[in-house]
Amino acid sequence: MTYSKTSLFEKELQESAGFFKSLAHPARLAILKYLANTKVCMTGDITEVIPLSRTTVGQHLTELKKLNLIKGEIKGSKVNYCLNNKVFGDFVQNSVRLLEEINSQKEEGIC
Amino acid sequence: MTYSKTSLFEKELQESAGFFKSLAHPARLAILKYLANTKVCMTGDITEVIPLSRTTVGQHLTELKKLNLIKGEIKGSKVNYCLNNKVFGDFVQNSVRLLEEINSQKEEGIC
DNA sequence: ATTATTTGCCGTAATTTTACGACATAGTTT
DNA sequence: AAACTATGTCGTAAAATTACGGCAAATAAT
Repeated sequence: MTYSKTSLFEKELQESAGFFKSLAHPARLAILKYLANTKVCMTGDITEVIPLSRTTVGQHLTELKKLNLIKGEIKGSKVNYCLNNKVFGDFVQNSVRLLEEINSQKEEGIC
Repeated sequence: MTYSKTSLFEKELQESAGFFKSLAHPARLAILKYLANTKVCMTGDITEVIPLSRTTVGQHLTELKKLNLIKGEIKGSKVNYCLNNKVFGDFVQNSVRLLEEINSQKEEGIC
């Protein structure tokens, strides 16, 4: 096939779509929620809270790292993770603006 | 393999993840934006604005219909689509609340 | 030094998503 | 009736996602 025509759309839509994609799995939302509460933790801690294997959790972490939503700091043989508030906040701001823009149409459609 | 462990997570996370998934493609965001502006239009109109084939646009519409984010009304041989403000608004409200909850942690993490 | 812990990397497999063409069908026009 | 328009449905194929297990490497503990 041809594939991935996402690049044909406006940059704003591409970025928001990418952000939403990273939020499109309950495991990743659970990870973000957990990190928001615990401030810092290592991969193992996260694995204990998420009902998935270590490998799969690691994959979801990679997905979140791809957009810099989380930060990781190597500490000996462990890795400490935490939310990247700046990046996450910016994404939230832009994406919520888009959603509110769509949602601002108050009057009901004809159908 | 085993597959789809999304059901192991809290309902709230499942629902928000589902909503984000439906927003995870620029084409679908473009469709929603278009519908918000034009109030009503038929599939053909959308296809002209989206750089994808009619079949693919139809598939994205089906994806949006799955969560009732849009409504379709048959009018002769045409189908008029419009946003389902009620459903869309509820999803936005719940999901934005979740994002704000994660984002509310103002102090920077340790790493 | 040996063992345990923590993580990284690789491979694999099922499932889902993305994308399209081809054909069918139901109205609309002429 | 014939031609056109709008949409639905089916099949297919590539690519991405989801989910694991296995093994290696590096640090920490005994």
